[in-house]
Amino acid sequence: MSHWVYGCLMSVDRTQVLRAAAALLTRKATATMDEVARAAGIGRATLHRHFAGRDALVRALEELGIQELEAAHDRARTQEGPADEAVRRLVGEVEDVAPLLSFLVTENQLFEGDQQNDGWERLDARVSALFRRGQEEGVFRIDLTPAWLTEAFYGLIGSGAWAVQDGRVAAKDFQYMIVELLLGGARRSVEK
Amino acid sequence: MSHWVYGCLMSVDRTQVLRAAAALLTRKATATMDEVARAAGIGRATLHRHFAGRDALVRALEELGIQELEAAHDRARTQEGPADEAVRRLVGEVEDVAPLLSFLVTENQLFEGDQQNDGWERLDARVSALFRRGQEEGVFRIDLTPAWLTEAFYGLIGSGAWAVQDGRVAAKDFQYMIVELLLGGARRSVEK
DNA sequence: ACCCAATGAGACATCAATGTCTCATTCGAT
DNA sequence: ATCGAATGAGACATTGATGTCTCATTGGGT
Repeated sequence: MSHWVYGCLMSVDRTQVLRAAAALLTRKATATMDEVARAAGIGRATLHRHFAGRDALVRALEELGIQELEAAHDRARTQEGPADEAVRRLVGEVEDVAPLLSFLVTENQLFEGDQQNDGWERLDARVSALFRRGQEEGVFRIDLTPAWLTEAFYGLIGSGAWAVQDGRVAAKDFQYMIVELLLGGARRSVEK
Repeated sequence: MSHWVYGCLMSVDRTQVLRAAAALLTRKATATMDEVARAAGIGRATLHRHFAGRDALVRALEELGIQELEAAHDRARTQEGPADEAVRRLVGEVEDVAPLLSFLVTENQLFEGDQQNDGWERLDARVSALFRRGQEEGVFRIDLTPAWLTEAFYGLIGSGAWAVQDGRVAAKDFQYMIVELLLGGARRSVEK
C-alpha cells in the first residue's frame, strides 16, 4: 500500500537525510525527531539508527554546514583580488547555505559554550582575515573591528535568509542587498 | 533560615519578574519555568499564578518589549531632523532593549505565523517609515528597499547584542558599530 | 492582636518527546 | 530462488517539563 518516491530500501542516503533535516529545521527549529523522519521520508527508528539522538543529528548538520561553508570560501577565493569583491563573491557562494547557517548560529547560542566545534573558529578566522586584509589594503575602514564586521556578516546573512524565506526580499536580490548594505551602507554617498 | 533580599511577601512585582525572566531567557532561551522562577527569586507556583504558562510569560515579555521599543522610538523622535541622525538616536535608545528584542525575534520565528502581536507591525511600520523618509529626503540610497533596511536593522541590533554579551565588542561601542555599519558600510569612502 | 490574602515548598498527574526494542516486510546480493 | 541486511511500523519505558493542587507560613491591613 505504501508508495516509495525513490529508493526505498537498503542503505539510506545519509546526506540526503541531512538535507531534508536542514530544510525542515531551518523553517521550524523545534521540529521533533518524528517530524524530521517524516520530512526525510524514513521511519523514526531508521533515523535513530543513523543518528544516535537529536544532539547527534544537530552535530551532523553542523559538520555539513561547516563543510559547505568552507567549500563556499574556497570557491569564492577570498584571498584573491580586492577584498570588497571577495566579500561579494563570498556572499554569493554562501547563499545556498544561508538558511542552514542561520539555524546553526541560533542553535549554537543555546549551547552554553561547553563543547564548540573547531570548524566555527576556522570559519570565523577566514572571514575575519578577509576583513582584516581589506583594512590593510585600504579598502575597508579601520574604525570597525574585524570581529564586529564578521559578526555583522553572519547577522546580515541570517537576516537575508529569513527575509527571503518570508518573501520580504526577492531571492534574486539576496546577494545584492546584503553586499551593498554590508559594504556601502544605507547612506547615499555623494560620489559614485 | 531563608533570607529575603528585598520584599518577600505580598504582591510580587510583576514587572520585576518580567525583567528577571528577560535577563535569563536572553542568555538561555530554553530556560525552564523553574529556572525562571528561581532567577526571579520566587516560587514556581507563584510564577504560575501570575503567568498561566510559558506561552503567557513569553507574550507578557512581548508586551514589555514592544512597549519599551515604542518608548525608545518616542524618545528618539525618529520623525524629526535628518533621517541618518534619527537612526543614530534610535539605535542608541534601543540599546537597553536589544537583548530582549533579540530573544523575541528568535522566538517569533518559531511561531508559525498563527497569531502575531499587532505591536510588531506597528514597530516595523515605524522603522520602515524612517528609512522611507530618508530615501525621499535624499539621505538614503533608493536601491535598498525599506523592508530590507528594516530587516537589516533588526539583524544588526541582534548581532550587536550578542557580540556585546560574548565580549567580542565593547558595550560602549554598541551604538557606534551598528550605526556606522548600517549607514556607512564597511567600505572606506573616498571623501569624508 | 487578629485575620486573610499571597506566598513557598512540595506532591501529584499529565503530556510530549525521546530512546530502545521487537517483528514482519522488502529488496539487493549471491 | 534463497538468504540476509536494512527498513517501517509500532509497542514500550523513560525522562523532563508542565500545570494543578494542597498546606503550612508569613506579614500587611484593619
